[in-house]
Amino acid sequence: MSELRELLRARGMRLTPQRARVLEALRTLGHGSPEQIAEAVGRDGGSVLPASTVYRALESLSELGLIGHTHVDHRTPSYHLAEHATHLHVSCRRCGWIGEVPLSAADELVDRLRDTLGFSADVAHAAIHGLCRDCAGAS
Amino acid sequence: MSELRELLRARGMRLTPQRARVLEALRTLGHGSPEQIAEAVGRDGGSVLPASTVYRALESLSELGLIGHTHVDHRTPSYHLAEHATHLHVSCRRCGWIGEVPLSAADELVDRLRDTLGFSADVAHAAIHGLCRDCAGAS
DNA sequence: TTGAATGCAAAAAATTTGCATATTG
DNA sequence: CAATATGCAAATTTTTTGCATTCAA
Repeated sequence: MSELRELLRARGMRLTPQRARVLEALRTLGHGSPEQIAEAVGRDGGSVLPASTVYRALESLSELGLIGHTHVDHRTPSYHLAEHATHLHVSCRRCGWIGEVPLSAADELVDRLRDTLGFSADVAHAAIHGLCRDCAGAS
Repeated sequence: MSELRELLRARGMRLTPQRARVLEALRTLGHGSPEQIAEAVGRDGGSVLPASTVYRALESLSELGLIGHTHVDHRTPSYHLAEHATHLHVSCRRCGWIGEVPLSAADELVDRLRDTLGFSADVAHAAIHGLCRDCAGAS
């Protein structure tokens, strides 16, 4: 926890209880939209956090790389702890079905991005769009 | 163009000038947010399209699989013609830098998704988040 | 202490919906 | 003709901002 504090300090930021609660909520939730996170935080026994604080916390924690987010549902972003990311999501653009595959499925892509662009990809929880078996068959 | 009409007909939908203009704008634009698309459509000589019509057109065309969208900027969706998708995007969650790589970089992933889930992935224009060379180095 | 963060309220954006009317097939 | 789509305006929903105040370091 004080490693966390240091990480923040290193950028002139502070470890506030609000940020800690957002992280905690995310740990419990796995992943969720800003709204769901606000709800979860509200259920942790403490007081309710205003939406603006949740948004600001998500933004700063994202900058730090502690959390990430994707757009599985094509609308609102879904946040998750960087460490929690253990698989990637695929979602059907037609029926909304969501599936998962192990991160290893993207190993080659990750390597290629690193080699060619020096880019550290966070495919974990990345949302790949497309058509599921049923919808692809029906079209 | 009448292939397009038939495609729509097959689902009980109609080829309206509004939908055609949205497709045309997208062809010119490459990709853009609903707002940018509305603007582009407005510049095609015809009358301005109300936002609701643009949203509805984007939704129906998406269902048809004629267009797709991603979230390169982490905020608003960016739409593109399905046929226009020739590369995939990576974007740095820290500085916002956006890079591209050929679709082939994701071939293995696409194959695996098809084999394991029967999922037809549209990685084209998919946005992979992470850290660019500079930001990864600085952290 | 003192600058970063919060809380609140208000503002701005972004998206959706209802419904009468116009249009496509 | 009949059913789908549009246009508009209003309502929602989502996200951002200003600012005085609080709090972490």
